[in-house]
Amino acid sequence: MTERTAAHAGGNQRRKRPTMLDVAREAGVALRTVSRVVNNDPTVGPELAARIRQAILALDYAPDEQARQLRRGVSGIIGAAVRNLSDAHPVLSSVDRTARENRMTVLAMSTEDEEQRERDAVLSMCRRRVDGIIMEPISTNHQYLASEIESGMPVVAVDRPTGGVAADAVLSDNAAGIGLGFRHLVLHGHQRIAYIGDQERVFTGRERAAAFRACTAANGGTLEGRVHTGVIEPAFIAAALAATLGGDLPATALITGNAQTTIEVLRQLGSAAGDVAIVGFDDFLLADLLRPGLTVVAQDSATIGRTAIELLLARAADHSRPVQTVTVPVELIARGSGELPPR
Amino acid sequence: MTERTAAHAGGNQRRKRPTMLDVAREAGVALRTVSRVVNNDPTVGPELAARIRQAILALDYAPDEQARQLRRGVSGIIGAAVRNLSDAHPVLSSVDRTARENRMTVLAMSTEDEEQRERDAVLSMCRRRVDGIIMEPISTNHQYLASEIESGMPVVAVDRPTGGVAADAVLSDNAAGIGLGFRHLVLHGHQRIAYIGDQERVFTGRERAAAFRACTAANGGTLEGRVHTGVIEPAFIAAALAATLGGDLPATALITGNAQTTIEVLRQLGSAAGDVAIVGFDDFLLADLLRPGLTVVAQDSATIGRTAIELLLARAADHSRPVQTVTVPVELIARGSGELPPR
DNA sequence: TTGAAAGCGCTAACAG
DNA sequence: CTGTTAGCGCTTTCAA
Repeated sequence: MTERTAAHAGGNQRRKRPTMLDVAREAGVALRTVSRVVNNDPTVGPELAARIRQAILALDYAPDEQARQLRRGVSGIIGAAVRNLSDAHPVLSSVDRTARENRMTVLAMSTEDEEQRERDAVLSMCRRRVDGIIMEPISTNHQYLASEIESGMPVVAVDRPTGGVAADAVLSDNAAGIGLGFRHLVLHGHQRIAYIGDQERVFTGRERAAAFRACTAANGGTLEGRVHTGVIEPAFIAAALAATLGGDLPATALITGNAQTTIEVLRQLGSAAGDVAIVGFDDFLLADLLRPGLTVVAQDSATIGRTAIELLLARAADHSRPVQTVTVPVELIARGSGELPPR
Repeated sequence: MTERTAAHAGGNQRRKRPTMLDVAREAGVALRTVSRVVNNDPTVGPELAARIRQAILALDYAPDEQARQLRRGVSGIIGAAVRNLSDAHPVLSSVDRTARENRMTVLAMSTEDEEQRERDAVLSMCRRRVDGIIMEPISTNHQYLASEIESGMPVVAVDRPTGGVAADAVLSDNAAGIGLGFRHLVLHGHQRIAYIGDQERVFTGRERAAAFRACTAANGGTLEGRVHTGVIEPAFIAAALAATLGGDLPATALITGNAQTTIEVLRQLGSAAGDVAIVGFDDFLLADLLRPGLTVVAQDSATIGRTAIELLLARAADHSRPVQTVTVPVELIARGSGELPPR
C-alpha cells in the first residue's frame, strides 16, 4: 500500500458555516424572511427575495437539514435494515429508486443475518427518527418494535413477515414459485425431484419446503429422502447431494430453495452440474452465463421494493389504515438447467 | 399481486413519544440530571440514577438522536455516494463494517454514474451535516465541493481521484494490475494480447489503457488494433471483439478493463469463451463457477473501504493534516481462463 | 452532586 | 408582506 502525501490540506483554516441568521444580517432582513425564501414561500416581495437570494449565494449558504427536520418533525429518511449490503441486493436498489422519486433518502444498515444486529439497526433508526423502516426480518419476534409502531413509526417487512406485532409486509409468492418450478420439471419428464433449501425455522425456508411437499404429494411421488432443509453450509449441501443423487433411485431433478443454496450446489456439483436438472429459487447476476444456463424462479425485486415504499408512505399518511400483506408474483425463467431431460 | 388485509392497525391511537422532560418529571428530577444519566455521566448519585433509569424504562424512553446531534454538532453518519447499490458492492460493505466498528452509520446514496446525481447526493449529504463523505467520483470536476471542504467536511474519494479540489483518496494500483495480467498471459505463451475497456475519460479506464499500452510496448508488441476503449455497451463490445479476434493475426488473449466489460465479453463470446485466454480486471461473485473459471485481477475491497474510513476519521480529527492518496495493491487470481494456451 | 437557563439552526404561530 | 416570539429535544455553561 503506497501513500502519497501532498503538501498541505486545502482547508487548513476551517471556515465557519453561515447560518440563516448570517444571511438575514447580510440581506438586512429578519430571519423569518430568509426562511420564507428558502422554503419558496410566495409571500415575499420580489426585490426582497432577490436580495436574500443574492446574500445566500454570496455567503454560500445551505440550510441545515438536521435542524430543519428537528423542527418540522420529519427526517426525510427511510431506514432499510437489510441482510447485507455487499451481495447484489436488487430490492435495496429498487427501494432507493422509489424513495428518491418521493424525495426521500435511504439509510441502509446491514443485519448480517443476526438477530441482535437487526434489533440494533432498527432501534437506532427509530432513535434517529427516520420517517419509516423497511426491514428484512431476521428475528421471529418483533415485540421490541411494539412501542415504536404504537408511536406511529411505519414499519414494512419485506421477504418475511414480522412476528409478534402487526406490520405491513411484502412477500414473494413462495408457494406459486415452487409450483412453477415443480411443474416445469415434471413437464420435462422428471418424476424423481428433490428439494434442498434453507432451514425451516426461516419463514421462506418453511414456506418453500411445505410447498414442495404439497407438490410432490399432489404428483403422487414419495417424500422419502427428497426434502433436505438446514443451515446452508458446504457440509449440509454435500450431505444433501449425496442423499438425493446417490442410491438406487436417485433424483433426476433438483429444486434449490434460494440463491445461496443454488450457488453452493453448483459449486459442489462442478462439472457434474449438467447431469441433473436444476431449478433455483432466486435469480442472480451471471446465472445466464453458466453452462447450462440456470433456470430460476425469479422474484420481482423491483415491484417488491416499490410496493414496500408505497405501503410505508401510505401508513405514514394514515396511521389507522388496516395492516396489509402484499404478495408479489414470481416468474420462471428457463435457461437450460431446468430443461435437461432425466437420465 | 395479492393483498391481504387485516382487521385493523395495531397503533390506531398514536401515542406521543416521551421526551427527556417527561422522564425528568416522572423521576421528579431536573432535565439536566436525566441527560447526565443518558450520557453515562458518573457525577450522579447512585440512587437518583436508579430512579431515573427506572423512569426511562417505565416510559419506554429513547433519546432523539436528531436533537442530540443538532446540539452536539456531529451526526454520527458517514455519507457514501457510490455508483449503485444493486450490484455487488464489496467496498460499500467494507465501509459499512468499518463504520460500525467506529460507532458510526452509513448513509448510502447511489449516483447511477450520473454527474448530476453525484452532485445532488453529495450536496444533500452536506446539508444533512454528515460527519464525512466517501465518494466514488463520477464527475471530473469537484469545485462544487470546495466550500464544503473548506468548512471542514472530510471527503475521501475511492477508486478515482477528485478533480479541482484536493481531497484524500484511496485508489487501486491499476498499472500494477494490468502488469500482473499482462505478464501472466505472456508467461502462458501469448504474444498477441488485446485490451477492451472503459472510455478513457474515466480515470480508471485511462490508467488501465495506458498501462496496457506501456506493457505492450515494453514487450515489443504492436498496439495497432489491440486497444479498444469506449462506453461499455453491447455494440461497442461486439465491434471490439470482431476487431481483435478477426483478421489475419487475431489476438489470442484478452484483458478486459472492468467487471462490466468482462461480463459483456463473456456473454457475447458464449461458448467460444474457451477459445481465447481472458484476464478480467475486477473479481465478481460466481467468476469461479464459469467454465473455464475466470482469471481476474482482484481489487482489495476490504482494504479500500477500511482505509477510506480511516482517512475520513483522521481528517475529521485533524483538519490540517496533509492530503493523502493511498494506493492499494491488487492481486491476480488464476482460475483457468487466463491459463489457456494460444491457439 | 444537582438545577436553572441559554442556546444548536431552523420553522411556525401570531402580530403588525 | 414582514418581523417578533416561541419552541423542536437535546447538551452545556454556570451557579447553587
